[in-house]
Amino acid sequence: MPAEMPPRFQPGTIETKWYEFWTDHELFKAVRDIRKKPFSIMIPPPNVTGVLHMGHALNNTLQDIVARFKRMQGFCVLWLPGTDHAGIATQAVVEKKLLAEQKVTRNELGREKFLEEVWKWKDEYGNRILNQLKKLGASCDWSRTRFTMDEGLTRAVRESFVKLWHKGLVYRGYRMINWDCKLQTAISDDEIETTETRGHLWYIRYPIKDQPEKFVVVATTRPETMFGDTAVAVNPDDERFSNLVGKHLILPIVGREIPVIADDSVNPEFGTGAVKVTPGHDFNDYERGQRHNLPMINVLNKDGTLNEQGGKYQGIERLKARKQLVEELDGIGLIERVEDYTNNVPHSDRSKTPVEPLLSEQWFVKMKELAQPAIADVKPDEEGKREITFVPERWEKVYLSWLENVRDWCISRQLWWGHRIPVWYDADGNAVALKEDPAEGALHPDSGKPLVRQDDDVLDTWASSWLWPFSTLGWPEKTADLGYFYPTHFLSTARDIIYLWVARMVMASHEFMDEKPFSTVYIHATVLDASGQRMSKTKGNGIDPLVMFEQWGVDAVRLTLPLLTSEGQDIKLSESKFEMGRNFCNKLWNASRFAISNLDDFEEAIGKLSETERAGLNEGQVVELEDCFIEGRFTNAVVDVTDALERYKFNEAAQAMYHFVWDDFCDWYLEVVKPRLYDGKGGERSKLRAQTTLVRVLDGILKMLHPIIPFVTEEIWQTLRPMLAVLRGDTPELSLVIAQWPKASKDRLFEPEQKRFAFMQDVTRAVRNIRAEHSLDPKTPIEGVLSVSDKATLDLLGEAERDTVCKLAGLSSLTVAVGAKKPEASATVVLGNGNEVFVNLEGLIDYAMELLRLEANQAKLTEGINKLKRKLENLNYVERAPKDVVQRDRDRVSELVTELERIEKHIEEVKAMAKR
RNA sequence: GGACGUGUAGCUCAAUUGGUUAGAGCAUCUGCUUUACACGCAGAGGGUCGGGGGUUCGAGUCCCUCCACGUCCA
Repeated sequence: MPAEMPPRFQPGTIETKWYEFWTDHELFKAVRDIRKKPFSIMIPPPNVTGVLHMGHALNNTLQDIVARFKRMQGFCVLWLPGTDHAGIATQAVVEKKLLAEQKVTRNELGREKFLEEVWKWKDEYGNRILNQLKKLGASCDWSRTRFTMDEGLTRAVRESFVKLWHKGLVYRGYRMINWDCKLQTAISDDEIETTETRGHLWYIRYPIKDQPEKFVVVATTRPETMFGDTAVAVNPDDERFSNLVGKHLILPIVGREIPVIADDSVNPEFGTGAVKVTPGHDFNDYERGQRHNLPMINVLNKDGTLNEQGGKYQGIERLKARKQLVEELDGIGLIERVEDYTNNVPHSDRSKTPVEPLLSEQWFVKMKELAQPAIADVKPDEEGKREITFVPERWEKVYLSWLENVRDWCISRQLWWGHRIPVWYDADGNAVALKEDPAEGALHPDSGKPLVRQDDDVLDTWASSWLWPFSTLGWPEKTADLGYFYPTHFLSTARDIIYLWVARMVMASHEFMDEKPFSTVYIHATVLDASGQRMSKTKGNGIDPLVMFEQWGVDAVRLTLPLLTSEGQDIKLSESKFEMGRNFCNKLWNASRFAISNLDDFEEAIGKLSETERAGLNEGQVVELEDCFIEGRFTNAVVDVTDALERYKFNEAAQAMYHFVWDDFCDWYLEVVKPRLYDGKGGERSKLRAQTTLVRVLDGILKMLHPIIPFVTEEIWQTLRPMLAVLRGDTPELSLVIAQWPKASKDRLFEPEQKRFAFMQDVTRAVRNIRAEHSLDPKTPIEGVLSVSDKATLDLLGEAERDTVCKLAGLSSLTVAVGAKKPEASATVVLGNGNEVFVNLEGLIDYAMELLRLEANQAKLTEGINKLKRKLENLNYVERAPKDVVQRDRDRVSELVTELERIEKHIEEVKAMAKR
């Protein structure tokens, strides 16, 4: 027993040990090799402020599985890591820190000083999440780590902006945008989430001009915007108001005269049927305003307080102003009534505060044109083929529906942290976009006037991350990396950034690279808590992967997640689920511990062989049934796992490995092989063949498991490595990371042997069942009799296999014969095919129990037979169903009937015996 | 309102193109300090596949409808 292998797998220290080993030897480094096929994955760059959460853990485990799998298959794998600068989030973090530590605001510090502080922060904390990915075991090429604000990527952003500018695809406009009052920046349509919010619907009386005692009542959820009202609208078909259209109302408090207009867009069912029109603060009203040439009045300051248009409410925050205004209106009798009202209020994804539609000058990207090739890539052609495939497929619908209804993208942000918009203005405000900062005194190329200032705003972070797949490889330079690794192959990401990121990357790739950025988009499951709710900081229901690593081991976490991830289904996760992964790792550990501890004399024994004999063993020559069985089952497992991983069915792959290792290898093979290892069963040569099979199969298992559980497999494999060297007669690879993925060849399925083994399993299980149901002490020696129907079946079990059955089922002897006689006081299992297992229970038998067993069996069989018989009595079925299906049922029914007859015979015999 | 998804054992989930008696893990029950592992071994119980209708020789699987839940979009 190797002293270094304790009886329980202890994950802790080996994780850092092997990770350092891998990186010290640069095993994750993607070295371009013309003889190899490239396989590239671009990590979805986490926010530089980010901390690893379960979603990251899942997503990056899956990417790592793919990366490690492909690497072992012989691809030149590049998994490129990095972070994005997360404009809003990072700026907010640093502002908060400065305020807390230095009591200074960003404006007090000034732009330049503040940015210095942000860079300082980035240098100090920016690698946190990348280090956490290393803990996870991520096999990224760290030498290629990129950051969206680094020099190269900044150049890429400029290049792309200037190119779009020249094509007229980026433009500046005074438009209605979404304004985040807390962060004081514009945000794009895709950064809004509508939240059902409980509020009120206020019915406000707007007096009719020259008829001060008469009113039009309008209903609104946002009374404070009335300072910007420039009309009241009704539906043209609404007879209640037909005589009012064209007349004027007096806007309360303000006193402004506003017209009553008719517009189709007004829903007569809502409120009173008359709505106030505030073109400066509502997307619908903006359009109404344009149709009717209404003035647009802005009533808000950037910070969400009312401006001078609000009169005495100037400077008061919008929600406070709302309250006070309603009180005032009520005081002068202009509130008719108030209803409770729940509506969808747009909130900023970032600050979670209500977003205000606001008119402002911003930069936009025209999207319609860019969207076309991105649509074409994903839409199936006539043959159903696609350039880019979504896995699971249904997400392509989400992607397409967004692109087909895409709106222009507001890319300017009123922030300091980010790529400053590369546009300069002359004194007249003429703009020009430039790749390089202009020299002092440079002139505007068109106006010829000196450029006096740069645009103050920065770009949306997505305007740099949409270039990620190629900017990280050196674009706009035509680098060798781009030539070799691009387009990339696999992208794994969360569904909520299909629009924000995935679609935009495809657009950008076509625009700037003239091809697609990747061929497969894998949308991973969402990790939910045990009750099915999204994990979130505010709810506090998150499970911290780093704590889980500590508690269960990284491998346990890495295995559990894919075990739970069936295609496209979300994961309901609780901490105890990781037990599954931990238990498996421990099982593997102990199986390996057992195997390795039985290899003490392996080297010596191999040394005595001729070179041919050694080579034969190394190639997997097998004699014993169980060796054939496990080699065959292993081949099956390799086929299944390889196929599953190639189709990105992580759950299938994990399940297949799990069951092969646990059921076939541990529960059966190891148990069967024990006597050969330490009881000398079969002699020296047999022992050596068993050891060889152990080494070969364990080696294969560790390779197959390595992509999912890299640490424990490497730890074991390095212990096994010397034996492997002895067997192979060469120097094995330095590490599993670069070992070769197991090959499955059809001539190593051992199907006849698998069948024989299965028969042996059936006999064993039959005896075990009898033993357990008769509550026999495991030590009580009992005799078994196996009655088989013919010579062929008799030959299925050789002497060695009979011994095995005895050992595994605790039999003192097993007699096998065609039509063997049943001992008088015995318990029976009918196996089918005319084979029966008897266990002689002379003096031990509980007839009542035995009767119960047999009758339960009888009932089951009867039910099955009846079902089948009903089917076969149906002429339509017999005539129309495929012949082989019908034949199978016929065979089955006669089989079951035979079994039933035998059971019934035994029932009679037991009854007779019981009477004696 | 629209789109998509989900509903199978107490719980979490599987089940190829429709075709043997619907399978795992956890939990439960019964044994077991068997010299790899109690994070284990052996054995067992547990399901009218959300309801209804239809297509079919045959439906967990296809179609319609209803119910419940979830996500996204408006």
